[in-house]
Amino acid sequence: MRSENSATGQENGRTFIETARRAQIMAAAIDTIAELGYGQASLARIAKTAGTSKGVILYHFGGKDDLIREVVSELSANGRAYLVPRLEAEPTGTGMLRAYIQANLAFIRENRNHVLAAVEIALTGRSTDGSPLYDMSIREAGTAALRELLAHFQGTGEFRGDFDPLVMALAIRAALDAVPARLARDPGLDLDHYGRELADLFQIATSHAKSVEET
Amino acid sequence: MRSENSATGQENGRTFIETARRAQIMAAAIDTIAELGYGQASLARIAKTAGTSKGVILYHFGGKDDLIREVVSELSANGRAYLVPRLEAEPTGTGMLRAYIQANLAFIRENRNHVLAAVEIALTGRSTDGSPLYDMSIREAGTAALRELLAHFQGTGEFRGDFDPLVMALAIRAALDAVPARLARDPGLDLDHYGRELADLFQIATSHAKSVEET
Amino acid sequence: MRSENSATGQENGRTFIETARRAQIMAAAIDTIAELGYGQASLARIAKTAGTSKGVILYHFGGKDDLIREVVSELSANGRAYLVPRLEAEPTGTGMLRAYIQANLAFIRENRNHVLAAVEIALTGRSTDGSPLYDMSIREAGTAALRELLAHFQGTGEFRGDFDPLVMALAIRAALDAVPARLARDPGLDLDHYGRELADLFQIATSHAKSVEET
Amino acid sequence: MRSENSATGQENGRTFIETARRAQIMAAAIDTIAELGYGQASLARIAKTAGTSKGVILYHFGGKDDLIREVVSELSANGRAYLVPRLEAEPTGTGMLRAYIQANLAFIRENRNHVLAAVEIALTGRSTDGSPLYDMSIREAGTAALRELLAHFQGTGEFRGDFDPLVMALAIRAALDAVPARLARDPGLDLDHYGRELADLFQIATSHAKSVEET
DNA sequence: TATGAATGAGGGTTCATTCAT
DNA sequence: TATGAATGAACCCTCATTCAT
Repeated sequence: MRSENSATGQENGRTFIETARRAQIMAAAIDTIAELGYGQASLARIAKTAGTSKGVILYHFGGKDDLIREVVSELSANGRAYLVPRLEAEPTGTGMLRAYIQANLAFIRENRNHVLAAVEIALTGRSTDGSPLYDMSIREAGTAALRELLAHFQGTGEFRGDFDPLVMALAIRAALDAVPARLARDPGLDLDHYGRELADLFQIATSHAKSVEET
Repeated sequence: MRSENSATGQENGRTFIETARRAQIMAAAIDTIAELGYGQASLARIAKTAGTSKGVILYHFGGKDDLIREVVSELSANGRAYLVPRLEAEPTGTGMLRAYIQANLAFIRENRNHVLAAVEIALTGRSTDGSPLYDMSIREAGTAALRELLAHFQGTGEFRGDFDPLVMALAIRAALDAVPARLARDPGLDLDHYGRELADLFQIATSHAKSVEET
Repeated sequence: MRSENSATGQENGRTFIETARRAQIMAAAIDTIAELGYGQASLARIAKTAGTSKGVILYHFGGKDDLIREVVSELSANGRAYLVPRLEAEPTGTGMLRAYIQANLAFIRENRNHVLAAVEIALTGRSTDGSPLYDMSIREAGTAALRELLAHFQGTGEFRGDFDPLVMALAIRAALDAVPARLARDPGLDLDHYGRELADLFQIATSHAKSVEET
Repeated sequence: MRSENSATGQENGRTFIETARRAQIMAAAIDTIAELGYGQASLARIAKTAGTSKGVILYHFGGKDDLIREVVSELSANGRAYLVPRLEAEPTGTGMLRAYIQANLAFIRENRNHVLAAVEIALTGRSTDGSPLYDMSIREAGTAALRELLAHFQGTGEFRGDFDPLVMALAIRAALDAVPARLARDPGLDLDHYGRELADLFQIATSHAKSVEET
């Protein structure tokens, strides 16, 4: 069975060269935003980082907003692809929770600039009309999924039943979301230690057991 | 004995009218930033919200940066004034921790837009030269102080000794700092419930006792 | 015979205090312009130097332009008052020429800032509509008077008859007018030496005698 | 072998159209400054003269300062290119001096507005930070070079040895520098006559000979 | 596909001036 | 007389975007 687009080898109607250009531009956008912040990341600067001109960017992406949205959605897809299999491999609630926290931190470490850029965008990126550029539903979905997991293991009895799984999910996500900014300020932050401590913290907070060792 | 400045009734060298205008402008800035984000909060927009012109703002404040800094420092002063006595009233670690969390949330509820604006500024406000407008040391100081409190009660034996007080402090602050943004998206958020849950969560995470009731 | 205005002791309808204020403001304007240049000498800066507010200046002078014009015309009056008697004391052309050059330089030395300010104004001061603030006729009159003097001593036969007295006058004035700017850049300039050399130069250029000593 | 940039016909990395636009804008700037003075020559006015918009100017030049500097440096290059060969053609001091004066005046006549603009800039152009836009060393260098020439012919014995060559150079330059302003006020000024008179004046002042005819 | 050129709105800021007190 | 307050125009500049090539 042949590809729909055997000439280009792409299936989304994009040429090789186009795909490459887009990737190159997105990478430039990510690095620029991560380094200078969203506010200073003008098209001109991104173009300079990419080694091209503003025109090229606007040609490949409809406008700045589209480029930004693409950056975000790519990261969110990558993140999900990274996270999901690692969670599905864990049968127990405690294991899942530790995996969730540590996979998140691992992903952050491996995608520093991209995550940093996404955080910048999430926090400050707005369209000209003031509407957020970052689709908050992405984050909401993530939090909701985590809440479901927590609630599930409350149902199985592995987790305490007397905490609100939504609040717990929010607290966990908050602790994780705070990392990129802190990492930006303090590049020497020990993510392993941070992850272990965080995992212990929330394990104790969710489990019946008194201490981590008891589990 | 009368005030030295009975004519104006002010003692900081400001006229009544000046003080009023400054307050009015700062309020407009806070509301504008809270609503549209820092990036969209141009002097023109703030002036429009305040019902004046850019010129007036620049007359009363040296420049945009000054206005922003004033907003931040006022909030930080108010926040400290609110928080400190409520903490000092608590002798036990557990009490202090609950007070810390709930006082923070109460302050957020009572100063919604102001806190929201400050968060926006902290996260995205940069001067023309790229330097942050928000004195990060304010937040660092807050986190450090919380860390000290936690460490103190680890020393007394009331708290578990086997958690890193810095990571714990960061997690607590992260959970609290996430509130304003969430509140903005979901104005119906039940802060009391959130506060109680959060307090329980971190009480369990820090104490020897297994459940909240046991304490 | 009593003064017309015995109450104030002034004859131009100005109060003591008003006269004092005007002098104070003009002094501030002169110093500010001399130090920072006309372009940087805003009303606010002048007011700050004077220790008052912009309003006061505008109250005492109709507007900025009026203040500037006053500064210029005061200097020109002072200059004339300084120069004329020193010229009238000289019977010979050569003596007059030396006196002219050296009196000019002496006046510049004794009124550095004022002269500097006037030069700044003459060169760069323009009204909003682009028209010069400096009444060029003042300078023209000075040059014309010098030309007359030169022509007069051509008539008496003391000076060579074969130079254009206007061009000579222009050259002399140019050499003198260049001094303030140079003085500003190089405060250590030896005005005595400069004056002597200049006097020699133009003495030779105007006289029949070949060298200065021959006269 | 063809030019590397045969497509544009330019070798400095500029397009035809860019070169043309730059020239057009610089011409507009020159005319505007010459007419209204530096202070009134805002980008808007220059753009209006050029028949474009501020944006275009800022697109082709990095900013106003760049434009101004370009105008100055172009003139200074042109001036030197005009002057130097005319001086080198003269073996004698007297010839050189006359050539210097008359070439300067000829250049002024042929580049009226440009010279006028440069003088305006030199006298009043300052950057936002207060630093002069005009590199004074250009003028200093010119004066110093003239001084060297004068001193040289003092050494050969052609010129009187008892004048200070620096003061003489300053006087010559002052007489020349005064021309553009005067020309602006009196467009009918006879530059040939002025040049001849000036040359005579300084020839007499520098030479041993008593009169011009004797040389 | 890609680029250089141009555009126009909006950014913060300075400034002389007006006005009420 | 004097001041603080306010005004509004003008300033230089940045930016995302459009357009012709």
